[in-house]
Amino acid sequence: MTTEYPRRSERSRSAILVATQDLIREQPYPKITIEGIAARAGVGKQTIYRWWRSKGAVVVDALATQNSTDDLLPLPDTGDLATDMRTVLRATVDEFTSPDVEPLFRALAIESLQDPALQRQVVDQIYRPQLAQVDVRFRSAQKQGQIRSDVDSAIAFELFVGPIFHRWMNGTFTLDYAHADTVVHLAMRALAP
Amino acid sequence: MTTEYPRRSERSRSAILVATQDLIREQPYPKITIEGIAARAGVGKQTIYRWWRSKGAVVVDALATQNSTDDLLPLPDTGDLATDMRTVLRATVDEFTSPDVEPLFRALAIESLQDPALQRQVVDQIYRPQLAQVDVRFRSAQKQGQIRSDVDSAIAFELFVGPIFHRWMNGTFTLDYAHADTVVHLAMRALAP
Amino acid sequence: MTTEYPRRSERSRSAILVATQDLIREQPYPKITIEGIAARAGVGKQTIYRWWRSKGAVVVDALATQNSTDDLLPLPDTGDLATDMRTVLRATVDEFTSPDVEPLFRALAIESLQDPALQRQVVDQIYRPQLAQVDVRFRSAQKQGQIRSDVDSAIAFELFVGPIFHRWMNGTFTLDYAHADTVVHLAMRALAP
Amino acid sequence: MTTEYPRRSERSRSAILVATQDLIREQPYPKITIEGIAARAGVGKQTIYRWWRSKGAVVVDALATQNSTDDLLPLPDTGDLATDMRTVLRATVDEFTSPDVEPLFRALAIESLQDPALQRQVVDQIYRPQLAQVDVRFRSAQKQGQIRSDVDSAIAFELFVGPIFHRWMNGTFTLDYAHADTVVHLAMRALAP
DNA sequence: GACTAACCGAGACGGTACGTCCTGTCTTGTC
DNA sequence: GACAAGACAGGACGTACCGTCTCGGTTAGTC
Repeated sequence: MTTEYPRRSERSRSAILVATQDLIREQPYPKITIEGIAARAGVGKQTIYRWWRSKGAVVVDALATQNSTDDLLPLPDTGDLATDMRTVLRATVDEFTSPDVEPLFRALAIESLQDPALQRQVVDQIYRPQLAQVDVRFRSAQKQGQIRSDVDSAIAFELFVGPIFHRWMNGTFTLDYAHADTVVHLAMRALAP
Repeated sequence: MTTEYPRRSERSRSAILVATQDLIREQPYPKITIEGIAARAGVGKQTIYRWWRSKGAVVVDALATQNSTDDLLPLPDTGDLATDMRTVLRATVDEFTSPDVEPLFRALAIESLQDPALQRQVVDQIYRPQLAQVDVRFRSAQKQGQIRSDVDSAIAFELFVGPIFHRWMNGTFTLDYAHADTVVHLAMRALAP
Repeated sequence: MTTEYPRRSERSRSAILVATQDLIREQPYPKITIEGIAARAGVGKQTIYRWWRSKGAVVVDALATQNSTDDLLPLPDTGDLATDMRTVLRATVDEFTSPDVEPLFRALAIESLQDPALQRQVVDQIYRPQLAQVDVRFRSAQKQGQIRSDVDSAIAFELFVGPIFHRWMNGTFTLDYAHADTVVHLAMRALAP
Repeated sequence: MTTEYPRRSERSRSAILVATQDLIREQPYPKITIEGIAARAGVGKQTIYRWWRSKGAVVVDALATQNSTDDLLPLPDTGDLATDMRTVLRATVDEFTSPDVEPLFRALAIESLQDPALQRQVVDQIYRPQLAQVDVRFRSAQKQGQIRSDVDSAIAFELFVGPIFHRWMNGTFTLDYAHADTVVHLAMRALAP
């Protein structure tokens, strides 16, 4: 029965995260400031600095909060990996397309490119858990002979996600379900036994 | 054949680009400032603002300049696409690993994530020309029956580059030749006729 | 009896005023900058802009501060107006001659010539109080029949101060006690009953 | 038959002076810049720097030019000094009141307070000639027994001009003919034999 | 009548200071 | 002791001018 943050105001904490999410959605990222977040949240600046190391840390928390509520990637298991990956990549396309979520991802990318510590945090808190789930699903598919057994889960996952991610980050071409399906189709061929 | 910048000082222009490249290599990107670049280049701030819209625009130019001198991606054609793509992806790994080039890519990514106009510029000036070359190589491979004909060059290219790019940007796993070879191997399977 | 500036740092305030006085004495006025004052005072620029509207406003405050400490013009009353005015004008000559005070007056003149609001402030905070004292002394002299009663105090005072001031501002001729005495002598003749 | 400025463009010279006068009248003095003058005169900056040492020097020239056309102070001689000085001081009040001339005087004062060399120039080119004329008039009045003979012309002149000048520069009270007449009346009493 | 030097407009250049904005720390008084 | 509020030292921003420096294009006076 530990009280981790004895007297931390939950009211302030969530106000800050909500304000951050809202601001990131409303305006270009370079315009977002700690002062702006504090003002929007009706909070003193010090309250932010007391609990987070930097603006990036707040952004990570803001995204983590949102994703935990949305229960990120339940990773379906219909028995057919292609079908499941189609579902997953389509959801990813939805996120990269949504005006609600995409700006948060963008903010996260910007911050983690600038701060190695933050990047590690993002990988540990967001990417690894996701990969762990995927790993489970891939092993089950391997057992069923749907994909080869000599390919690492991480690489296999990147084969699906990499092309989508590249397209999003560079804004080279449109992201839609058709594209997601094509990528799944090709990746499945690559992994075919 | 008009003089595009009637009286622009070439001396200043190149001093600014070199200073930018040097600074990006020497210190974390968030510490780089226009004032710092101006001071390092021995140039007035106004001279930067006169010819570039933002720090990001200078960074794009700095990278473009370096790449044009290095003559980016000669795209080999040995007759075997797998061999050629292995060469290309290994070179890409080299760049993402080099302390000389990687920081520039990182800076470019940060800036283009923050400024849509800049992103478009990066795509047009850096990505598209590269893709055009790749397209030619892929078509020739298609004619020789090395890969399927019903896959778009852009998607095919992303299949190779996407996984590498994802790994670099998120810093999830190490980037080396072995990994590049694996990706090529898998992508070639995906594209096999 | 409220606290007018709730949390203003007295340390910064006086450091700024002292730095301003020092700088004005040390170098020609056009070389004095807000940045220079801030640096000398060990203060952020914003702290100056927070409490003063312009460099001129700081200068006015700097002079006012100095004069209030020096207790400007005690205005003697020996019973003989000529004697007293001689004392006053000699003191004025001292100020216009002193390397410590003259530069401040000069700075003040420059600023108030450029900014009507500042000029009003100078008149209200510096000139009027001085004139009020003089007015009292003149009335007492009038009761004693030393000067005419039909001359306004303001005009009478200008008769003494004007010639000195004109000579100082235009740098036409030397300022010394002999000159001050001559002016007093003539002005007293002008005001004789 | 010397050509003082062999190839100087009279067109540019007068355009610069006119532009300076116009700008000084149209806007607060601190807003006036060399670049602004050059642009208004349709002239290159270098043309200004070629012929004048500073903005102040241009201002002096601009005023001198205007005053020479207006034929500054013809100094009347009706035989009665009081009458003549009344005329002169009323004209001075007119100048200190005129929206056409006052701003130039103000500009001149600002500049000469900041630059000793300029101040000397103003005294030599503008004040001394004026004083010379006054000296002649005073001597003639002395001969006629209208004023004392033991008072220096310079001091006598300051007795008239000082109070007016002080009032103008400090903006303490209104300047009008009545005031000018009062000053003349008092100064004449001071100088009476 | 062609030559040639200085002057001209234009404006880029290396700088300096401006006044604003934000950072991360600190201080004050409230709950 | 956490909190809202906000002053503080510091530092970068993007802008405005400074005074110097080319750049071509007149424009006089000379040969």
